[in-house]
Amino acid sequence: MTVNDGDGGAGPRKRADARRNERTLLDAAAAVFVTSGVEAPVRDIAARAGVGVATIYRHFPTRADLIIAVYRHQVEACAEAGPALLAGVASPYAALGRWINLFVDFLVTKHGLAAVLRSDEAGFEALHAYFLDRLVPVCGQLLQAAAVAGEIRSDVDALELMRGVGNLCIGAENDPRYDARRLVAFLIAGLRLPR
Amino acid sequence: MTVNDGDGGAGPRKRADARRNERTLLDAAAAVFVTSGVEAPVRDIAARAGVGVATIYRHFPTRADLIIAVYRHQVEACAEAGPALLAGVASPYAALGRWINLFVDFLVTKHGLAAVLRSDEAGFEALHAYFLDRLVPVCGQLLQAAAVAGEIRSDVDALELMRGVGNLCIGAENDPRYDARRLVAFLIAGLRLPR
DNA sequence: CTACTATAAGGAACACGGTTCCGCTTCGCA
DNA sequence: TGCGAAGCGGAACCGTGTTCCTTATAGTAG
Repeated sequence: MTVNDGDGGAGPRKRADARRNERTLLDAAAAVFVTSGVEAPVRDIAARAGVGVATIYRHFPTRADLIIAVYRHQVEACAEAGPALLAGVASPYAALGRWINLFVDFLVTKHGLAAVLRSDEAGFEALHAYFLDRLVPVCGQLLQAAAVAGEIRSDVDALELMRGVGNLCIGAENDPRYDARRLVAFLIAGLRLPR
Repeated sequence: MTVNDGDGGAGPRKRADARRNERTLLDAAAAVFVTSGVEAPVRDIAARAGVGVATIYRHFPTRADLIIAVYRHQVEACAEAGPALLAGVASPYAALGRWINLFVDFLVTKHGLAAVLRSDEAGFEALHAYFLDRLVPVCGQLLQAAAVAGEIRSDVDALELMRGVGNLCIGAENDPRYDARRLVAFLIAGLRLPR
């Protein structure tokens, strides 16, 4: 799943040129993702990095691995923002709303990521797993807090909600007629208990 | 866009074998769509129909044309159900909910249709256009009625809502952990005016 | 019934993107 | 400086959409 990235992993240290190529590839992938989306042809990324295609496969066996590596920092930041919001914002419901907004902003600014996130094609399980492992618990915590506070219904499943929000973000890039944030806000509003 | 299907169109009548093949192709496509989804390989559909691949392209220049032809009846039925529900159900909001359910049921039972409906790849504009032309006005009517009745907010755009609902249906086929209907219900509930 | 022509069919050929394989290069170390 | 192993590049392979060209056939006139 995760690659032996030079220092974090267990095995023997990789060669210097290999580590250098990995950095180069990450930068190239990030750049290409911005312009052509996360489903850009492997050859394009290789060309941008000035390496052969096999080098990509050697470092990132599946596209999911590459995507995860490129966005890991931002996903971590999003995950860590959950508890912080819960602690710092007036009501759990407000914290939930803010956190969901963070997630939506992240998704809609990553061209094609939302689409690939819900793809059921083989090879994306790792992406699925990573996002869900990292974010669903955070979402669950926020949901639970809001439910305990009596602000929303208590039968909402975090996984289901995350998938729904992710789906609503599909195709939201640069289309002025489709405002994913607005729709997500409706969805979250629909969780409120009638009062 | 639409094909000269034997009788409806304007041009001179097509040859008998051509019309026969068109029927055969529609049946084959419908069958293959059920088992392999609407993105099944062209060759599979051709093989099932016992024709060459070029025959498909001759009758249905783009995949969108084929999909439209296969599901036209059901889309029409859905469109016609809108006014009927509005006339026969107690409140406009209830009619809206029922109609949305019809639409969701249609989408989730057509393997991969929701995904392709929102695809931005070239060649699917026709599909987009057909669905939206046919269904958005109906949805708009229901929304307007519910808004006039004071049941929901009045700033909801039909196109946006339809796209949101369609997105929520993506990947809902045979996945017990994801209930598109439930999420759509939350979304619709989120349109209600606070009272 | 036969001959002719426009229409349509079939399948090979092409384009394109993901994936794998193999001979060559370069690193790291003694 | 020499050597083994790790790493590299790009050609080759495979599956799928799309087009082209040759052949077959429906429809019609004689």
